[in-house]
Order: sequence, then C-alpha cells, then structure tokens
Amino acid sequence: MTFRLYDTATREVRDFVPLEEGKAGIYVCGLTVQSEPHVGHVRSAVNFDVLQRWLRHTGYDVTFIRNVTDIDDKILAKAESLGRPWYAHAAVMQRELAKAYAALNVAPPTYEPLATGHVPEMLELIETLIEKGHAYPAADGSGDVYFDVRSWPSYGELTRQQVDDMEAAEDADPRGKRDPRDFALWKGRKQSEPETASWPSPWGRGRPGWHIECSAMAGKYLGSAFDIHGGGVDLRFPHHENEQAQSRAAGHPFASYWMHNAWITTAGEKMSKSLGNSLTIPSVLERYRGIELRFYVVAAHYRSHVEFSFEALDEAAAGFRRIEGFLERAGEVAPGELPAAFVAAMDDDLGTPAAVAVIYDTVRDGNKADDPAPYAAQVLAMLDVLGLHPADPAWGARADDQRLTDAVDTLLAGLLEQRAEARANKDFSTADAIRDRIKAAGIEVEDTPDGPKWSLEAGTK
RNA sequence: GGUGGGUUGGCCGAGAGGCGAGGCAACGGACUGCAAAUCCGUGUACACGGGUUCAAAUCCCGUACCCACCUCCA
Repeated sequence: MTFRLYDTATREVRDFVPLEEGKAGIYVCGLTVQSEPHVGHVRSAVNFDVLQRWLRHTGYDVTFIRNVTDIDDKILAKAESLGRPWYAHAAVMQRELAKAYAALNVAPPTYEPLATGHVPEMLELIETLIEKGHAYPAADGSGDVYFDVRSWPSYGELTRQQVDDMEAAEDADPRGKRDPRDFALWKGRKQSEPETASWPSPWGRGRPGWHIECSAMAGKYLGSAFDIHGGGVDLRFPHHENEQAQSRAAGHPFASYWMHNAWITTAGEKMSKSLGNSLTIPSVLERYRGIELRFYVVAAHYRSHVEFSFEALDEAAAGFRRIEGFLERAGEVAPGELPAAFVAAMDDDLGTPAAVAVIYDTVRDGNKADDPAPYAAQVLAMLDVLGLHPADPAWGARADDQRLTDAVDTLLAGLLEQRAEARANKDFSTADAIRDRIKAAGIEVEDTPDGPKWSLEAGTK
C-alpha cells in the first residue's frame, strides 16, 4: 500500500506520488518568533515531524525545510515594548522555540532558514513578478510593492474563493493599491521603524512582506516544484494562497500537495496571547514529561480539532505509562518489525489514532504472552517511528537516571529483604509498614513472580 | 456576505453504508496475605427531523448549535 494523504487543495485523500522517485521535498511554515511557543505551535511541529519520520521510515530521501520568520510587524512591536532590539528579541524567542522542539523530540529539519537571511532571493522573485506584470511598486511613493491579484486569474484557487467575495486587506495604505485585495510583497520603511529592520531594494529601503519569504526559501532549497507544503489551517488563507499565487505567477509550479493541521483550543477558543489562554510549553512541561505531551498530540489525528484539557492530558499520560510499564517488564529488546495494521494506519493519511490503537493491542497481547519480548520489539518499533521511544536520548538525562536508579536500588535492597522476611513469617503488619515507609518516599513496591519491584510513583512528572 | 470544518457512550477520541477502533474512568471476575500490575468480562454511543437502501453514525434533503479563515496567527 502506498502512502496516501489528504490534499487541502483538492479536498481529498490522494496517493502520494513524488516528483522524483524515492525523494520527498517538504516545506513547512514554521513560526514567527515573537513570543513563547505554546501547545498549539508545537502541535504543528509534532504533526509534521511524524510525517517526516514516516516518509523516512518508508524509504524516502526526505528534504525537510521549516523556516523561521524573524522579521515582521509583531516582532517589531514586541521588541519595542520590551526596549530591546528586534533582532535580539527574535533570537531569544528562537532559542525558546528550539528548546520546546527539543523537549518534544521534534527532529531537526534538513535546514531551518531565516527570513532575514534571504532578502536577496525575495528581491529577485519580486523583480520577476514585476517584469511579468503581476506586481507593481505603489504609486504613492511609499516604497511598497504589491502583488496584483487581478493579473492572476487563478488567484483564490487554493481556498476556492472569488476575489470579489473577499474582504480587503488592511496591511498597508489602500491608496497605493490598484485593488484592495492586493497584498504587500515589499514594505517600504516607515520613519517610525528602526533602521536595522530595513534592507536596500530597487524601491528604497524596506522589509519583506510576510508571504514572499516562503516562496523564496522554498524555491531556493526545494526547487521550482516540490512535493508537500504544510502548516496550520489558519495559514490556508491568506498566507498559502498568496505564496502559491506569487510563486506560480513567477513561473514556478510550486507545491504538489498541501497539508494543514487543525487547532488545539482551550475552553473552546484558539490559543492566543491576547486572550491570555496560551499554554506555553515551559509551563506544561513543569507538570508533564515531554514524551507524555508528545503522546497526547500524536494520539489525535492531525486534521482533527483538539480541545485541550489537563484531564485529557492526564488520561494520555496514564495510557502512555501503561505502555512504558509493559516495556519495563519485558526488559531490554531491540526494535522489531512494524505490524501490518500499524503500517496501514500510517499510510492512510498518517492515521496515528488507529496506529496508537495497534500499539495498545500489541501491549495487551504481550502482557498475555509467555514471552513478551517479540511484542515489546514491535511496540518499540512503533513508538520509535512516532518519535516516542522512551529510551531516546532526546528525552534527556538517561545516564544520570541510571546512576540514580542503581543508587536507590542498593538503598532499597535492605528494606525489601526485611519485608520479604516479614512476609515469609506471615507478619503482614510489619511487611505493610515497610511498604508504607517506602511509599512515603514516593516509591511504589509491587510483588511479582520474580520478587518485589519498585518504581517511582506515577504522579505527574 | 464568501470559504472550509464540526456535533460520536461518564470522559477523551477513531471510523465514513453491513462485523461495537482504542484509551481513561467505573463495575464484576481471575490472580494476590492485602495491594499493585496484568488478564477476562460488562455499554445496544453517533445533534435533531425527514428521506434513499434489504441494511445508515456513515449517503441525500432540511433544521439547530459550535468552530475556523477572509491579508497579524500553528
């Protein structure tokens, strides 16, 4: 079975046919680094990370580009309010973002280009558009350059909209525009803006419009045509529509498939700084392990809206601990083969919910079996493709963990021996007292056919 | 006004004409000194009203409610 994915442009699940056999070029719109990353941001990253991992696993040579937008109105505004240079603010937020990705085991992209590093490429693209009659410098001398939507008949194609039905843009002085829907490719520098936030151009100093960077960078690193373009649903319009229009108008076929992940909301509302309901990654990681948060995200289909709640996250974490418990009991095994049902689920538009169900089924079978090892090998393989391998060094400090474990093991040995003695003498009150004492330290003792086993109590974190 | 998505059991979340995905919780049983873990069992869920069909959560028509996007947004 071949990989199939839902293409937003055609609104149907299609077989994935790469432009070049065995290779996949993917461009995902990353973040504008203007504030701390929240759960919603990370969902997009995790979803496309799963795509990347799955394609790699199935043998594709993947080139995965995820950009960072490090110059825009919000960054300028935010930096100014903090009394910090815009580039310093962007750099700090970019580091926060990198930390969040690392905490969730989001694999690094092939390349992570910065908008500010690609101004010449954008200028080239804009000049081509002007030459072809699809863009024009504003008549009002502002230094702005606009894309002429009326010059491009298929404008609106990606989101199936008619130009006349659209509301007008408000990102620039409409007097400079031929049509209110025209969007900025280049923004002339305003006196109020810092000199450092402007670059020389044939139309005077200025900075890039939002959409042009992705067209320029996708073209540079993936070529004139590439396979998959992704991002959050909110980017469909205007961002992706505009990217496609400007790239195609410049003569590039651009993306073959469009993938969009749905939102995570809280209390029925999207996460947003202005609503004050953002769950920043650092704050969630105070209460949950990164692997638990990732599991929560992966367990829902990427196109399904998720209503975030700590109750649901608790459930996911409890479920994941069940899987971990099975693996601990099974002992060390190397990842094995993927069950066919898992492969089928993943091939069907990244059906992670069904894939997770296969993991649970395998865990149950393994718990029943005399020899859990082959099942554990399968479970490990499945977790691994999903970026959820518990022993992945990405989850941090395993070496220290092991040393601590050994230390606790030694300390506990004496107590457990006393308890075993008491139990052998049917002195259960002493046995339970010892167990209670250990429990007071946050350690649970379970009696198994192989003797007592201890583990840290399953609290959050 | 335009475009797109949604409403599934106590809860979370899949599915897209016929076999009850899976998880969490609950209850019963097995195992256990008691627990824990594990296993087995227990649910007649698909917003509402019509319709099509031998058969509808799934298709069609209508209604209600919710959400997203329409040039800042993952």
